[in-house]
Amino acid sequence: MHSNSRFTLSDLAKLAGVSTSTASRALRGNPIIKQQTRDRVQALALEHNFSLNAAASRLRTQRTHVIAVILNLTEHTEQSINDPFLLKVVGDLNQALNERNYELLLSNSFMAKDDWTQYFIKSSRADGLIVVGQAKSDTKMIAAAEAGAPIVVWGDPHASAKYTVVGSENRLGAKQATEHLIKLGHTRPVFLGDLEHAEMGERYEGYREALTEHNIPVDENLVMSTDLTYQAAYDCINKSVKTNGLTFDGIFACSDMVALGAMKALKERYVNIPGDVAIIGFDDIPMAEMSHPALSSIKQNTKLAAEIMVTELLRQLDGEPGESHAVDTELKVRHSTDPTRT
Amino acid sequence: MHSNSRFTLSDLAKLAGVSTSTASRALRGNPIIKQQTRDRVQALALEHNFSLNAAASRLRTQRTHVIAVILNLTEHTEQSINDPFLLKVVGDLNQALNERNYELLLSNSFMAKDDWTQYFIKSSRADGLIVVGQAKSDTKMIAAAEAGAPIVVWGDPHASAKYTVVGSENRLGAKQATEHLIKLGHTRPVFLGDLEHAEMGERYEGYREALTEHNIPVDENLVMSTDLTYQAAYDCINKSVKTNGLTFDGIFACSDMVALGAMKALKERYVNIPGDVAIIGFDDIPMAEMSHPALSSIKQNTKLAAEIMVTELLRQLDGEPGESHAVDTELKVRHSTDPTRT
DNA sequence: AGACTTTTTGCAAACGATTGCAAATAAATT
DNA sequence: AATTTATTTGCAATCGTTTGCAAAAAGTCT
Repeated sequence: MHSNSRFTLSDLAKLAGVSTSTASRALRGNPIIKQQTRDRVQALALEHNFSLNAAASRLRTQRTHVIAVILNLTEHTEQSINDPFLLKVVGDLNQALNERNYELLLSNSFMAKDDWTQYFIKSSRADGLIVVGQAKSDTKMIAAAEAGAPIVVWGDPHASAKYTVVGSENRLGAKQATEHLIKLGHTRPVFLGDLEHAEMGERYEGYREALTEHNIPVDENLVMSTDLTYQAAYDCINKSVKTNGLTFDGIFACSDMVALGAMKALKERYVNIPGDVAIIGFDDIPMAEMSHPALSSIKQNTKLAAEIMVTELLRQLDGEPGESHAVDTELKVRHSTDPTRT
Repeated sequence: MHSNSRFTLSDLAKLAGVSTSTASRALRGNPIIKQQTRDRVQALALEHNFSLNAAASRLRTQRTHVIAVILNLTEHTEQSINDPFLLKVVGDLNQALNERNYELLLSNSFMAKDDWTQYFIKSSRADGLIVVGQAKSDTKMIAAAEAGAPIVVWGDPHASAKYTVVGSENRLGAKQATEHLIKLGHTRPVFLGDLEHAEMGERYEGYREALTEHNIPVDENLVMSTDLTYQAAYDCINKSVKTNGLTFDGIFACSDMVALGAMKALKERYVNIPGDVAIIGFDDIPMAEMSHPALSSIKQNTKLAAEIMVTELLRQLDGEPGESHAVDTELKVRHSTDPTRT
């Protein structure tokens, strides 16, 4: 039977027989307060399941201990909320933030007001911003960074550094993937993705690098552009095979969703995978190992990346300058490229 | 060049030549303020990109306009963060909340302090709770509800009503699925899932109902228990077929992840789907139509459900009593049960 | 015991919005 | 013109913490 009205710090203080100021300091473990008093107050707080009023505390300290995570989605495309990869990142961020005693306010670029700095930071809703997905335009991110908002973006870490970026070694990962195809004897691999997208552009570079290093000329006909969705990729490969026949013997897809779409199109035409065409994706979403054949992929280490993003952000909160980071990727070989695997 | 120090309501008021109280009321569109003044203040606010300090506002009004969404995960199981279904629900909730001008504070049962009411509500972090996943134990939910916290849970809507629950018509959906199998001539369908889980129990009931209504005796050997993960389901079906052979001609799986695991096990043994064994899942995650063969499923209308959950929660915030709701499911027929479909 | 440190506590002023109530202004009525 | 009524605004208290500074208590040293 809890008492109905709120149980405030001053109530707690009264119980402990000290002033609210002492109680406040005691709770925070301020060494200026005698150890004995600290213990007593903290015990009492625990016993009565007391917790500070966050609103009051935030007002007074001008710190919220909240980070806004903004899913940056492109207007019309459906990559969106359904992309398991983006959501995985959110999950990992949640974990990383909680471990540092921060909370996660979830938002997305459709919903959030335009001026992120004003809405989130200046209005004391959050202390900093983490943006997931660089998408195609980064004007809002630049604006936020220029207005002095602590901000970290998931994206291409080698892009211009107007703000702090954390992301995978996209170029190297793509190179790794393409080389994998080449080594298995697939000398005409398709690049399937969206070149306008910053991270995907990097992956394209990696693809080219791998080819040229192995003395394979880049055939522009094998560079296929598609939206980053399952359906778009399916349509793209479907159409290509229908009109031109099988002009390739491998596919490096910019994301697993895209790879799976391509795979479906091929399976419907009874193309043997990996015999006739080997496929490798990017992201290593859980679905990858469930598909049949299981999809090879380049794994992005989102857990590590999330931790780095949080570390970087907190550093900015302490006034230190931000620094971009690239996280290594890992090749996951499965049946879709190598028939000896499951 | 924004001014550095904070731009507060009283600054805005000064600009408009009124008192802060008038400015406050004007911003909120209070009709007690002359229309003309309201317009002027609002225009000025827009022009200077002003927004209220949330912390101060929350402290004063004791309302946060934030809802905490708690992912309720079971200790060891890996259903967890990776389950695309749970994350889809979060996405839909985010949308629904934002439309009503509420924000979403993401949390999960591992991270959140034990006393949800105290931590989220009494401490002014959020106005209400939405819990995703009833899991196996609901003590925390009951505690929160009894402490008077506004709370809505995603789960089995026909379960005991200590708190408001919104969820799918699990029994009917399962019945629909099982009947679908029966009508296609599969008279020995497996029930594959986890009976301890509230929602899954309901689905089991639906499975039984369908069988008995079609005069098919329930064979306990066909009721297989497994954790709700891809891997566990794979192992389960694998083992069953290995030790007992193909004792069934259909599978109703409690979730798509489970169905996909089962499907993989069967494909590896060259069982024809849907010829020898037809498979249908539950949830209709995006992956369902990507699998090969595409997976039939019972679609849960998460978008609608999310809207109902939010509506119910806001109603509770207005002091009205909560009411549980069941949302209809929809049968999605694909190739894994019907060879005439893609 | 008195003077001087050092430790430990409490007073009171913020933080920035909201709101009951009273005051000022304008409009309507006698 | 004086009074009443309706409209529009402002004063000042309040929400619950935190924190600079001063006061009180305890401990040291002549």
